[in-house]
Amino acid sequence: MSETDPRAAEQAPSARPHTGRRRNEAAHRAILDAALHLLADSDGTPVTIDAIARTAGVGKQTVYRWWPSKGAVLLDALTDRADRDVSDQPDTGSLRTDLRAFIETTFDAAQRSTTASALRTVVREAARDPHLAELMQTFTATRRTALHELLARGRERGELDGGADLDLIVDQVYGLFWYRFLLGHAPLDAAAAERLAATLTEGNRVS
Amino acid sequence: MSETDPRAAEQAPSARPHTGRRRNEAAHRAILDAALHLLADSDGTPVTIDAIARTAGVGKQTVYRWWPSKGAVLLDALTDRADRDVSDQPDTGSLRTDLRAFIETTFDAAQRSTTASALRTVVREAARDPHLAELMQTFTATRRTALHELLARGRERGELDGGADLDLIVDQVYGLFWYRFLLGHAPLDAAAAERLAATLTEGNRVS
DNA sequence: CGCTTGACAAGACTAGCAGTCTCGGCAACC
DNA sequence: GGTTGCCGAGACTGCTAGTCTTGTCAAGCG
Repeated sequence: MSETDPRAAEQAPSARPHTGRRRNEAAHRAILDAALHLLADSDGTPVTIDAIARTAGVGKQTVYRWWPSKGAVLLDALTDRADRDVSDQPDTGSLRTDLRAFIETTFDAAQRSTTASALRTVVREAARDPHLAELMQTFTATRRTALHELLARGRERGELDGGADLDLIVDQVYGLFWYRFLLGHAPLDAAAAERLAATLTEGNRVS
Repeated sequence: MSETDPRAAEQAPSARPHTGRRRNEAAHRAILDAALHLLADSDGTPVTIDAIARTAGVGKQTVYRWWPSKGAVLLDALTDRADRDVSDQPDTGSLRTDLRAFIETTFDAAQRSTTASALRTVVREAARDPHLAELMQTFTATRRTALHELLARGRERGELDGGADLDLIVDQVYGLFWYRFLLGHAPLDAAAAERLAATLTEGNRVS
C-alpha cells in the first residue's frame, strides 16, 4: 500500500531482516502461561501485570514490549486456550437440534474449570477497559456469526418464520448466557439449553 | 432481639437521643445530586469520590460518614431517581399484552437520558466491586419478582404451559435487556419488546 | 575479536483513585 | 462554657497501570 513511498523499501521488514538479540520465545510463552494460570484461579479478582511478570519470571517491560495493555495480555491468554475449544457445528437438518447443540456446547465450553473464572475476570476487566471491550467484541463476533448462520439455514428450510429477527434471537441466546454466566444465580446446563432452544424455535416458527 | 442484654437499653437510640451538631441535610442532598449529575454525563467513565465531594462542596469524610463505599453512594443516587420511575403493571388479562408492556416500560425507563449513562456506569463499577454488585442485585430483585408474578398470572390462566420455566423466561428478558443495554450494538425499542414478548409467549404456550 | 543493535530482568518512578486520618472550626444541647 | 459530634479541607496510605532507567546479555557484522 506504500509503493509510492521511496522509503518503504528501506522500512520493509525484508530490507534489514534483523540485528541485535532475538525475541525470547520462552519468555513469551511464560507470560501467556502465567496469565492463564493466574486467571484460572483468580475467581473474578483482578489480575495485575506485576503478578503476571513475577510469576513468569520476566520484567514488566518485556510484557509491555509485546502487548499494548493488560487487557490485551489477558485476552491473548484466553484466546490461546479458547482456540482449541472451537468446534464446527454439525448440520443435522433440524434447526431445533442444531440450536440445542450449539447452545449446550457454548454453555459447556464457558464453564470448563480452566476457562470459567478466566472468562469472568476478563469480562469484568472489559467493563472498565474500553480497549479490552473492543477486543472482546471481535473475539465473540465469530461465535455470533456462526449462530446467525445456523439460524439462517433453518429459516431457509422453513423452520423459522420468514420475518423472524435473527439478530434478536442471537442476542437472546448470548444475553441469557452472559447474564447467567456472570451473575451465577441459575444454572447453564443441558436442561436450560434444551428449553431455550425450544422456546426460540417454537416462538419464531412459521405462522 | 436483645432484651436479655442489660446494656441494650443504654445503647438504644432513645436512651441518649443526641448531642453535638446535627446532620446537615443540605450536604446530604448535595452529595446525592452531585453523584447523580456526574453519573448522568459520565457515559461509562468511572466517577470518583473526589469529584463528587468537590462538586457537592463537601469534604470527602462527610461522604464516608454516611455511605460505606463509593458504590453505595452511586447506587443511592441512582435509586433516588429510579424510585420515581416505578409504575405498577396493568393486568389486562392477556399475558402477551402485559409482557409486552412490561418489557417496553423497562426498555424505556433504562434509556431515559438522565438514567441511561448513570445505570451503565453503576453496572460497570459493579463488575469490579462485589459489594456494589450485591446491592445492585437487591435493587433489581424487585423488578424480577414483578415480572415473575406477571408470568405466574398468565400461567394460571392457561396462557403458558404448566411446565414452563418462569425463572428462565425472566432471565431471557433481563439477559437480552442487559446485553443490548451494555453493548449498545442493537436497539431496545418497541419493536424488539414486541418480538421478545411474542417469542416468549408463543414458545412457552400450552402444548 | 570487538562493535552495534535490540531484547532482557530488575526495579524506580509517575499518575490516578479508594478509603483513612488529622486538624481546626462550628453548631447543638447540657 | 464545656462536651459531643458534624463539617470542609486536605494530607496520607496502599494499590495498580503504564513508563523510564540501568546494566546485562545474545545475535549478527566486519
